[in-house]
Amino acid sequence: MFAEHGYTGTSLQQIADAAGYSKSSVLYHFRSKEGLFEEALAPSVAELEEFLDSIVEKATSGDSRAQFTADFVDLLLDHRLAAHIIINQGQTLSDIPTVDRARGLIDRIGESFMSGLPTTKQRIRLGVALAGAAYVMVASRPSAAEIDDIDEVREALIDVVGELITPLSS
Amino acid sequence: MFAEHGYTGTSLQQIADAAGYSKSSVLYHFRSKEGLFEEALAPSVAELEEFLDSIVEKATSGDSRAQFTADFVDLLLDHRLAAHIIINQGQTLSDIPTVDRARGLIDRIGESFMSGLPTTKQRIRLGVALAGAAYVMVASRPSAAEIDDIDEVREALIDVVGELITPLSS
DNA sequence: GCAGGCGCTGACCGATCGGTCAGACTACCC
DNA sequence: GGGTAGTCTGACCGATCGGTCAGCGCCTGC
Repeated sequence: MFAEHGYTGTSLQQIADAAGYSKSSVLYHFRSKEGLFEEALAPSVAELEEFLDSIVEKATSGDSRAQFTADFVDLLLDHRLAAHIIINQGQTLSDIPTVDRARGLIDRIGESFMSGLPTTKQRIRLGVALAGAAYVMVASRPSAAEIDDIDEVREALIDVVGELITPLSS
Repeated sequence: MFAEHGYTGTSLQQIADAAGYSKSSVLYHFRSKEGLFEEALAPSVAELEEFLDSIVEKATSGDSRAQFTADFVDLLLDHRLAAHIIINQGQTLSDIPTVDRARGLIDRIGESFMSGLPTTKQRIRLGVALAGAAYVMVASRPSAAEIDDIDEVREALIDVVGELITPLSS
């Protein structure tokens, strides 16, 4: 619901109704709206962090870039709602700790691929790849019937993301 | 403000305060919050529509694709706030006519570049190009100091967008 | 000089926001 | 059977939401 209608556009009442409980019950299980939001986001952010740690290990080996691309696309697909929220609503929600942490992690992705000072062109390519992939995953028009051809989407994403980030090393 | 904090995240009171007027005065000039939002978005959407009409004319000539890319990136840069809103908040605001119209126009861009049934890969590439470009324009971290190197950003965007959409015709 | 319209405002409206709290209900342990 | 802990809820809170309205001052045309 946060991904679909935005954080501010989703009320606790709507969440409670969708869950079949009262608003009070929602606030019994979660300390606040922001707390609920953070708990919903935390697992995805944690996995992203874990992913990044494993990246720096493999960064030395040469052919790891193709593997990285596939892993990264899979991570995005697994956590596409969280990715959508962080990418699209990230700057809006910059005062929420978990979101800030996630945005910091995304910055780390950039750093790990750009030795020294990144050029504008490099930053643009990486930004287009990340944001574009995140957008395409969730905002692709038929929000329902996208699960069928998910393998096709995965393949296309790996292709285009790989194309966009590969020249970064040169 | 709508681009920065989202439509639902921006109140009429905040708008009035930023403008140095009272909330009543804002609602004197605009019939409602949604009316203000639509009026703010309308010029950009109209220009996008105009751009699309000129595209189909030039579609016959061969080397128009490079020109299209440059023109399109310029259009995005000129209307980057509106583009950011439509791309990032489009699905959230799907009941607002102007937004719906804009999303329809974006679909037309896709159609004009894909004869017959578009493949998933083509759709993905176009989506990544559009969404990625729109994101990178506005959400690039230092929201203030991005105006200096705007030519550099423009160049990089033309490059990457051109690369993403060019193979679509083949 | 005065009548009328325009820009603007504070007071106010009902609805909804996120959040608190006392109590009801159930289930389990002694 | 009598506490006790956990779950859930309706009533309620102050604040804020988008929006209405009567009326204010001011400028302009006659």
